[in-house]
Amino acid sequence: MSPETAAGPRERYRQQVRAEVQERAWTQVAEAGASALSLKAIAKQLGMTAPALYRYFASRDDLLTELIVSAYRELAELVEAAAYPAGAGPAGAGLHAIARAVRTWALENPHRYLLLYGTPVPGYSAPPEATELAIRIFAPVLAGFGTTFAGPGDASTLRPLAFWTRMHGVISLEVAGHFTGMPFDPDQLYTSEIASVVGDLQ
Amino acid sequence: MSPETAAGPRERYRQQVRAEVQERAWTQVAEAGASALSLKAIAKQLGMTAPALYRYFASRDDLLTELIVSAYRELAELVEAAAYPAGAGPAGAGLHAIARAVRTWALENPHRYLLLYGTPVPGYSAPPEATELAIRIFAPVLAGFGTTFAGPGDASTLRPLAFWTRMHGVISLEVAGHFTGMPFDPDQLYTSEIASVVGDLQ
DNA sequence: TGTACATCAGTGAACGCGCGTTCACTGATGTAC
DNA sequence: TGTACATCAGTGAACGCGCGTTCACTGATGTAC
Repeated sequence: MSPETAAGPRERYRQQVRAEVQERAWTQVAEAGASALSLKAIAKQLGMTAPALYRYFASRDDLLTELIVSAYRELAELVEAAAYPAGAGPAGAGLHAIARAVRTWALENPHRYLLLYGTPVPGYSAPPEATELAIRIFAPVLAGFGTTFAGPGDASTLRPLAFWTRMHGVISLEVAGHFTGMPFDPDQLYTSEIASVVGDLQ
Repeated sequence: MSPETAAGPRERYRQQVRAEVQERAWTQVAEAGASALSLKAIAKQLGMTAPALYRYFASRDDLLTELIVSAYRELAELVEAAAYPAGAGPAGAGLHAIARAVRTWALENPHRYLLLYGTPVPGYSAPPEATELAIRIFAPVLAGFGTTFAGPGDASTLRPLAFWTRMHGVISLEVAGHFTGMPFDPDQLYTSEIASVVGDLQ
């Protein structure tokens, strides 16, 4: 038995309610944006009163933080799984896999993606853990290009950064709806952009 | 005398109040985000009561629409001015000028930029005029590459699109603060990215 | 130049609504003997 | 197995706050004769 399943029924119930609250919270973020995230509304949807939620989350911002951190974590695990399929070889193919994994995730979870990489939530500052996860997500890209951060002016980091910005350039405009009605295939553009920066590496 | 200056004092006062309201509105968008845009708060800042603002704007969303459209218009004029300096020659140099103009504008007006290209304001749908302006902004880029929209699968639009997405990839991550603390120079990355797609065109 | 009238900016009260958060409390559930 | 106790989820009332929008109204400004 893992520690989770070994926990008492009270603790298990706790985790279940927490999960339900977060699920509703995501729906809210999707429908009305992160700044409209409301504990009272979530409580109502769950058939509870608002003060009850304070047993599970210290505050509204605390809940938002958990959403952000869990989205980062989800993406980090996704990227790592794509980059290192079974402890396999390092560079090259991993980058294409990362690119595909990130775009698929972003299109399936546009609001998760926008919460992480879109307009910052005003008045909210991300916890250090979020920054650490952002770095962790980028690490496999650096590794894929066989480099590390060396310092300003280091030209070897330019390509991993370009990989990252080309990826986000296509994805963010697509997810924000700026391609709707335009006569071209975003997927083709994305593939071509990724190939242009990974290119002769493999 | 232009028609504007020929208008009566009442109309001139009207335009001045409208401009003041919009100015405060931009400050609000910057400080608390577009979804926190509040007529009551603006009225208070201006030393007026909220109902007075309904003489100038039909509703809150109407004001937001004017902000968005005016930002698009500002950017459109900027891009056109960069692309066609004095009715000069067509391609090549114009693209670098566009890229520089857009980035400068975005860094000087991060909230205007994010309002146009960041996370869509939930529950708000842009008017047709905004879409028209977005197309108008992109037109000089197409012209710079000597192409037009021909239809899906037309490979000739891939480069202008790549120009656009590489531009936004760097700018949007930079403006959203995702580069802070990272040991590299975004300007260098941007220049390199633009060169990579304009490249041998000139 | 003077008067009567129309226009319109702005007020103040009110509507119904939603928010985060606190507090004292009830009542069910789990735990220790 | 049974009882006493501790734990803790959830309630209901209340706090002070802000929102968009409407309405009837006052009073200043501009306009026409």
